[in-house]
Amino acid sequence: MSAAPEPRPSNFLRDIIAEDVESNKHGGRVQTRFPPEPNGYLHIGHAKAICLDFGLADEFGGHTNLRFDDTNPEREDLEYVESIKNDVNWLGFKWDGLYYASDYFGQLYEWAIELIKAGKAYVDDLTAEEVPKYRGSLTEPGKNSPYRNRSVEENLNLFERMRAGEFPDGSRVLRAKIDMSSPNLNMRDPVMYRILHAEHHRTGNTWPIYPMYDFAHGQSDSLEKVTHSMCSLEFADHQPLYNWFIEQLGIFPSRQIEFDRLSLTYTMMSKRKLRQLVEEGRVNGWDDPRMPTLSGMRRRGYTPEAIRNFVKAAGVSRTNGIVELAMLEHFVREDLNKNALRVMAVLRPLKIVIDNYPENQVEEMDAVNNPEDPSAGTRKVPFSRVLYIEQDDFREEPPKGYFRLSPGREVRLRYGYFITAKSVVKNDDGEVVEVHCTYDPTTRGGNAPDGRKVKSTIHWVSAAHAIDAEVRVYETLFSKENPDEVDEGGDFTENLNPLSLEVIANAKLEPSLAKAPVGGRYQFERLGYFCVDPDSVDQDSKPGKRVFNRTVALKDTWAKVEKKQKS
RNA sequence: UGGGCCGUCGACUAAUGGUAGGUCAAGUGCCUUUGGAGCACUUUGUCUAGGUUCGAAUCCUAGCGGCCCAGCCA
Repeated sequence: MSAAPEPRPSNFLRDIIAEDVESNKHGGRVQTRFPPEPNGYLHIGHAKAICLDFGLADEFGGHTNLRFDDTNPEREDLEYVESIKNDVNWLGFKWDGLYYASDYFGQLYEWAIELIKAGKAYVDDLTAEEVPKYRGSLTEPGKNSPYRNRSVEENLNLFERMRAGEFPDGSRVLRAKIDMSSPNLNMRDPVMYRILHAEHHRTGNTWPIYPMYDFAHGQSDSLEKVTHSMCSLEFADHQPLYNWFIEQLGIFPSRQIEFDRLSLTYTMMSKRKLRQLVEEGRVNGWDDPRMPTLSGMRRRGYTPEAIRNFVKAAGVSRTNGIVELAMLEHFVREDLNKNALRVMAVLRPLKIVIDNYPENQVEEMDAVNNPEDPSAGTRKVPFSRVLYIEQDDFREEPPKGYFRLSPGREVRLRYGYFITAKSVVKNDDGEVVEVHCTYDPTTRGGNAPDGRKVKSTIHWVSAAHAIDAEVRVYETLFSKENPDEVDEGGDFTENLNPLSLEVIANAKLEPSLAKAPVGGRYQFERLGYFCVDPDSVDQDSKPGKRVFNRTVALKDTWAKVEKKQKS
């Protein structure tokens, strides 16, 4: 038997790494890192970086560190580092080393002094307002700061006093002496250190000065002997600076490689704006199931496997594309279809009375737990005279192409009997509140001995045995493909979808769900995938009451047909 | 109008000078005790104009279009 054709390395990152391994660069060693700033929760965009950093290293027998880029104490918090660790683990990855940029503050400080001594860095007294003026513009070169040519001794003295905490915030900075006329703004004497009398979540008050990203990231990579430092495209302009510090310091030459961020339709990926949604109460926290955060998706019922498959399928390049949300949902359905247990649940109950079914009889019907997985077995579902079906599954006047229950029409109750609608009971508003049916006792289990067919099978629950549940049905958080697309002077919050959350308070579930664990994922037959929300544990006052989140709806061909008929 | 990066089906992504392929979406049919799933089939693409070459999505030139950069954020 011949082996399957060798799959070609399928993206440019893998090609670069494969080439380096091939040429025995760094002895064939591969070391990567995932470097989040702990200033928010991880989102699906980070999942791409995580899959790349960990996945590629793993493919080449390499290692991956988790490193917190905690150089700005004002926005960072321990809550975020804990959530990040949790999310990386949940996604299915294990880091080799766990580091913090703040671990390197001492070393970074020494390196800054080294650069000062070499005449490559200087203390600048320009104010925060003056610095940008001296920097020039996109089209005009900058000009040197009047403090640029201070002596090494003066710079050393000033920098040591900065470190000692003698100066107020913002009064001075340490800058690299490079080239104020460089076409790359990042090379116009970039700031290396700023004065910040702020308490750091790990180093406390030991440092009144903090290194900037550019003076911390490359060196941190270098200290960890990172061979391939992958980051997103907007850092491409920083690469010359990344290399400059490494070269001036003569340290391990980590290499930065940029790739495109993941963008999704109907999804906001800016951490700043996500934080705004949380702080303004537009959503119920970072883990609101409508959020694109990993914690939100976890709560929504997305699986790590589905997210990984999606990220892999979406691929990586250097273009600025937007992936359709439908693609993510496809991989969520694909995974859940294989693994989620099937159950029957009625979201909007309509009472059905089977007039010719014995009053006090209860039958236990056999139901398949997962048609995709015979090993999942079967379960018993109670059947009785009074049932609930979905309101959508009955129409007094059925439109063309409608196969479900309507007066005189016979349909199959899943795992039950064939029933025929006979009459309806209406309320004062003329709404159908009860449907009276008859059943054919010879069709138990769903087959007619005479071989007659029905066009539709609908789900149901026994009214006497059903348990109550609250079901939260989600739509996209934003009603525009691009949430940032707003009119002049507008704000992205205008694009928030007012229908993104619908709470159904009185859904009816088959009794087996009474013991569904928090986080448990199910397919409600014909409706979609749902999972048990953590809020269910607060239901002590109402034993058996559950809260479910709709993860994603099933593909609905009838809905599509109906929509088309309307238009 | 400085510099950097990038333009392949509706979306994402392969093809590394030699058959433009895959996934999602869309559509058609089959099947079905979920109008689910599955199976089969179909539609649509190399930004434009030149050039090099036996041969160009790929290399060159010019244009056009998009994204990023002027934080003491990352």
